[in-house]
Amino acid sequence: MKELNPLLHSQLRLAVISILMSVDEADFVYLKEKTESTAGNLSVQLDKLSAAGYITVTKGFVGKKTRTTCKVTDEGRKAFEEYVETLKDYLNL
Amino acid sequence: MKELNPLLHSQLRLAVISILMSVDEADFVYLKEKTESTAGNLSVQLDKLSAAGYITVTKGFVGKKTRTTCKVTDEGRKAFEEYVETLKDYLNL
DNA sequence: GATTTTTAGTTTATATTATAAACCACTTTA
DNA sequence: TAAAGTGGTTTATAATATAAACTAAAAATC
Repeated sequence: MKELNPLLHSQLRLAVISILMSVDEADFVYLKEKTESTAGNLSVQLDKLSAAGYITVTKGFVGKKTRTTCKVTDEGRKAFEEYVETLKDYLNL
Repeated sequence: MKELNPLLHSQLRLAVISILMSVDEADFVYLKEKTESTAGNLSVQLDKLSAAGYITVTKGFVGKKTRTTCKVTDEGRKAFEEYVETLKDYLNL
């Protein structure tokens, strides 16, 4: 049985990547609402995904307000797809 | 996004349940080999699954040697199937 | 037949991880 | 201009996974 990528095998990080796979770009506030996570937890998990090179995190402005935008990278897509394939074995799919 | 049952969202426990779903009965040694886990880790995780009512653990003998046999319960099957359904949303399946 | 090795585990200590609480800077509103 | 809200980050704590150390009995070896 192959190992499940531990970076993706985490509820919140998986939810984030999952959203980013279908939406291509999402900001911090949107991710927070969609995942129903606390800001602190989300911030930490985004850092980890970013450090792994699975997403990019860009800080910008909308008017005077800051806006943190996240995008999944090619590496992130690849990792997610591999994770899904591995998981299928576990789920007997 | 629904919560992923944390008892099942663990690599080793998921592997164990997954095996038990397809094999209906398996002993400690077999599970240990199949999952490539250490005995200690497996023992702890079997306890948790058992405490949750997801598997039954029966100790018996084969000749003079002890044999610990595990079986998934109906509750375990149900929990696994729910977990799979929830996970499908995350995986976009 | 005593001693070492192996088997089949359990218990306990430790490392890792997830999570939330506390905090910070800036903006808007009263 | 003080109070409240927004958009986060940092840090402390709780939970979890994992392996190391241990136990008891059986099998093999001397």
